[in-house]
Amino acid sequence: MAGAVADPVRREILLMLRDERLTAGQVAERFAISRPAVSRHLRVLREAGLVRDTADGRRRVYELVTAPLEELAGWLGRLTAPAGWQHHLDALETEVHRTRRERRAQPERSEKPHEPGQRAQAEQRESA
Amino acid sequence: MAGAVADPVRREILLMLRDERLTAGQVAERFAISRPAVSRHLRVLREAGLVRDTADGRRRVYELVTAPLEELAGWLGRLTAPAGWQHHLDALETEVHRTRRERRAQPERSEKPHEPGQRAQAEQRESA
DNA sequence: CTGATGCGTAACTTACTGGTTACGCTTTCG
DNA sequence: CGAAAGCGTAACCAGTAAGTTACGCATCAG
Repeated sequence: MAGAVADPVRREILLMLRDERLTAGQVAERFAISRPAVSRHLRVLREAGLVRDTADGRRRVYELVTAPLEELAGWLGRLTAPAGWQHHLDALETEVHRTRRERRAQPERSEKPHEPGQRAQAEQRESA
Repeated sequence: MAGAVADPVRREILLMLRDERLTAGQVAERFAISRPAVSRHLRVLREAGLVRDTADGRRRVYELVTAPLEELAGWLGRLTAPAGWQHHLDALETEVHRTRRERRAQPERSEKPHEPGQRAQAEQRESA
């Protein structure tokens, strides 16, 4: 999802769609890039669930779907509203130094694992 | 900025940094990918202004900077809190049909231009 | 029916991004 | 001082994503 929002063209499209339902052609008119390119941007947004399209005769009308953005908003909220703030500014300072000594003795990591699991090159790219 | 947040690894890093200051090495330990790769992710985040690093002897401590995320939050807010909502669901419906007839007569577009300016392949990619 | 219009897809090119290994620099430790 | 630790950068490779042109299909108008 976040990937869909990363592209400036797509952000612009979403903004345009914020208060107007538009056909594919109307969207394309507003950009310098070719219509097929826009068409694909729309497809990405559609697959990300950020827009919904409705066939209307020989044209296709797109409209914004705000719901999925809540998820992003949630993530953002978790970040901007930190758990403890003053906390580590001094507390962790010492932990860093302590760790530094420990490491030499035991190559294992004694920190909080923060559940990283196994993440590698496969699984990285996110489509939606 | 939004581009920096698009990568899942970077999102994870930001999350980790949410309540701990961490050294580059500590961050790298939590991922399966190589340290240089993480180092570059950190650089991207740094250039995006999302983290700040402090040299501490031979190690480098990273900390989160929440401020720039407000901007993204703002954009998100504009999207999730539409101007008129019920409005166009019926009002614009007719406009679309009206436009459709007009187009034949005058190839110009009579819609709101939404200030698209000139956007093309140069300028697309956003680094920060 | 025939031509024009509106969209989407296919095929292809190009550029960037992310990963890896190799290396260099600075700081710490014995 | 010399070895190792901690980071970052350089060089390189692979995959992806965005753009373009060409084309196909459906719908609407004459």
